[in-house]
Order: sequence, then structure tokens, then C-alpha cells
Amino acid sequence: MSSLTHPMQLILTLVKTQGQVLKPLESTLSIHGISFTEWLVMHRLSQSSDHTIKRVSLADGIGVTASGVTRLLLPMEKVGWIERVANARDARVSLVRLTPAGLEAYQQATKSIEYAAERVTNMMNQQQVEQCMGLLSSLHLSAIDAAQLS
Amino acid sequence: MSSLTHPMQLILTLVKTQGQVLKPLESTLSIHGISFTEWLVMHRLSQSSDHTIKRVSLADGIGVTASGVTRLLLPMEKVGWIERVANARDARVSLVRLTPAGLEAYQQATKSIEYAAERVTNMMNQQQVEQCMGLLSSLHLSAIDAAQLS
DNA sequence: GCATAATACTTGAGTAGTCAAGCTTTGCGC
DNA sequence: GCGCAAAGCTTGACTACTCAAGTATTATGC
Repeated sequence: MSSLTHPMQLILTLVKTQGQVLKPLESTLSIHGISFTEWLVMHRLSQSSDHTIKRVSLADGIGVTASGVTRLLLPMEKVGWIERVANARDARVSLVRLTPAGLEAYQQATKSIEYAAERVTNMMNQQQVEQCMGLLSSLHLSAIDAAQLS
Repeated sequence: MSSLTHPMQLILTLVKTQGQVLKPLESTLSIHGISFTEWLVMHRLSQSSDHTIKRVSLADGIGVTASGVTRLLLPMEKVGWIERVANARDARVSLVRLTPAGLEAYQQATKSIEYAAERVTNMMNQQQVEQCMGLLSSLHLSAIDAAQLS
């Protein structure tokens, strides 16, 4: 009925799915006073050595622009989840560090969001989850590949 | 390394993939002066009988709010892709119709975006595309299901 | 048949980003 | 070691929405 090519149908499904899936996760996180993007920031930081990372690395790690990071980190710094750290070697960069309070907030929020994620995948078994992840990863790689050609 | 549950890893992959995939499609559409959301609107309309649909149906069809639809349709009406149609039975609803000019623009844009979609899935074969679509659909259904429980 | 609720839509205010331009600091060619 | 390009970050202006409140119309209970 759709009269679209299969790749295009896949993208439509992808967009619609993400829209539906993200809503419950965001409302779960909002209980902790955290947005999904902020959770992504804290997740990245929690995985970095010394919980510290360059702002630009953070930007393309979570898929926003440098100015997006600036605006995103401002309120997070105010509430004390992150802090700025100067770089001795290069005065241009200002590093971001997850504070102990930020780590604590991240860990609490992660419990909630993981539980929500489990509810959202309730009709899939683990094998399907992993298979889906694998296919999405190759789509991801294809997209990067396609972008480089143009 | 990630130390997240599999469902949560799936969602991270989903979000990252959509981010990467949508960029080339949007830049392709921008050549036609159309945003991705506008394309979604025209796609919905092109599939409706008489190319006409209620604004609220359009809203949840493409996953935005009613006010989002109002703001989205304004410029589209100005350039003549869509037009307002009154409903005789119910004066509350104002229907939206895709004009012939809109249909023409949609068809041109669709050729481009489908081509872009094919490039973006270049590393997947058709079977993988269909399998991925199937898995995403069941994720989609799970999410709707989970949302209704809360 | 009349009050009350529900539906469809619009509008004002706010949010979460983008992009382009600017500033500061570093790296590079020669 | 000097000039110019590039990198890292911030800021002003804009876009694409959302949410809450408001208006108009239709449906419902009794």
C-alpha cells in the first residue's frame, strides 16, 4: 500500500519507532529532573577515564554541535553534576568532568531508564534485541559510509 | 564495555542510527525546499482518499502535536502545496488537502529521498532491510503496549 | 432542551537545539 | 620566529517544535 521502496519504508519505521520509544524513557527520566540528552552526556562522561572529556568530543559523541554542548552544560554545571577543568597543555580546550554528585544522579537515573527500556522491549526476546541492534549498527555504518561519499 | 542492559544498548543504537541516517535525507530534501517533516505530511496526504485528511489525524500520523501541525502547515499553504477544506458536518474540523502542485512536489522529492535512502542502506541486502523493519515494528508495538500500561 | 463535557483547532510563551560569526589559542610553512 | 590557517569554544539570531490556555463547535446525561 505504501508504494515506497523498502529502504525508505525502513527509514519511516525507524523514525516512527524512535518517536514512540523515546517518550516513555523521557518521562521516566523527568522524574529525576534529567533530560534524555543530559543522560547521554553523563553516560559518556561516566565511561571516560577520570570522568573527564573534551567538549568537542562530547559534542560528536552525543550528536550535537559544539554550541549545543555549551548550552546543554550550562544548567548541568549550575546544579553541580559537572564541572569545568582547564587543560594545561592547550588553553583553548575546556574539559568537562562528571562530579561525584553527577555520577550519583547518573547511576540513579540509569536504573530507572534501564527498567523503562526493558518495559519498552517487552515483546522481544533477548535474541531479537541483539539481532536488531546488529542490523541497526550496520545501517549506522552504511549511513556514515554514504555521507563520506558525498 | 558499555555496562548497560541490552535493551538500553538497543535504544542507544537506535537513537544514534537515526541521527546519522536522517542527515543525508534532510540535505537531499533541502534541495527541493522541503523539510523531512513536510515530506511526512505530504506522504500521509498522498495516501489518503481524495488527498484529504483531518488535522488531528495528521498530527498523530506524523507524531507531532495539534499545534505543531498548525505551525507546520502555515508555510506549506502559502506556497500552495496544501489547502484548507471546511467540513460541512462538523464546523470544528478543518481538513487539509494536498494540491496538484503539492502532489507534484511530493513526487519529485520522493524520487530524491528514495535514492538517498538506498545509498544510506548500501551495506545491507534486501533481506536485512526487511528483517530490520520487522524487528523495529515489533519494538514499536512493544513501546505502544508499554505506554498503555502506565 | 439545556448544562456540562469533550473535541478541534489556534495562539502566546517557553525550550532545545542549529547555524554563522567572532574570539582566543595553537600549529604549520618557510 | 612570524604570519596565517585551523581548532576550540561562545554568543546572537533563528527554527521547529511543545505545553497550557483560550475559543468555537458538537456530543452527552438527565
